[in-house]
Amino acid sequence: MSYKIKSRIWIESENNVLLGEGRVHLLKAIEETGSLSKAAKSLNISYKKAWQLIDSVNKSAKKPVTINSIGGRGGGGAELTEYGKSLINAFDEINKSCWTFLDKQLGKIESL
Amino acid sequence: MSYKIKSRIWIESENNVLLGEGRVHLLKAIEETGSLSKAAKSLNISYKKAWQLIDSVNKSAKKPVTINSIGGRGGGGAELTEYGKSLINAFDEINKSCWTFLDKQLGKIESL
DNA sequence: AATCGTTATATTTGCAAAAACATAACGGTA
DNA sequence: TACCGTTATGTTTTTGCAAATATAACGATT
Repeated sequence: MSYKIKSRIWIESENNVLLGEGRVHLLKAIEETGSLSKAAKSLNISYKKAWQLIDSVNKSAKKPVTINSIGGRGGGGAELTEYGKSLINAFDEINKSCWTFLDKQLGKIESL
Repeated sequence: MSYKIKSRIWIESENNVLLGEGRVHLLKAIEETGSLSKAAKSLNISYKKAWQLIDSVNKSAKKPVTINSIGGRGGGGAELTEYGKSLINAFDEINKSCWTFLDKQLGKIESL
């Protein structure tokens, strides 16, 4: 019976999307699993989609966000760089503070 | 060469979208033209899509946002209620303040 | 050199959302 | 009552995106 203000934020670089909620989820799953294919499985998305997202992230970021390795013991894997870790931390922090900011604005609509 | 934080906000009511940027554009065009069909033309969207949006807005809002009339001199028309006008004003105000809020957060990412 | 699980990439298939098209209903006015 | 531009709604077609499928390349380990 009451209104809610919802929001989505994302970071762009040169008009390309760098980071949004979906990409942050995927990066966190990579951090936990150590591989892109396992991360994709854990999020129920196809490996291809996951790869495209990570490829886009690394192409639009100033510095690498993940390090992907092919072959070798275990077939390879993917891991976050320090830059990648601090990027998702900053994103989460800003996103959360945006929610609380918007919550405070709700009264301006409820009172109409 | 630098990042940007972008955002979209919208208002929901009972898990239905009430107002977003697209719907606000449409409502403003109705206010200017006095009819839904003219508003749709001015935004280059089909009349059907415009009608569906306005129908959804009025169904999820607590009070009517537009008054639509069929037939008569000129065939009919659509106009905003006072509630509708104040709703889009509040939305615009909150949206703008959200942008300036996020602008202030950008340093947390640029400095990484 | 054979194996293995992974990254990387191309091609095809399916589906749902959007667009396009069509038509009915309405109610002042002349 | 015939007309007109609008609201309202159903049906068909198109199209863009997601999913599914297939396959190559890689490199440490045995």
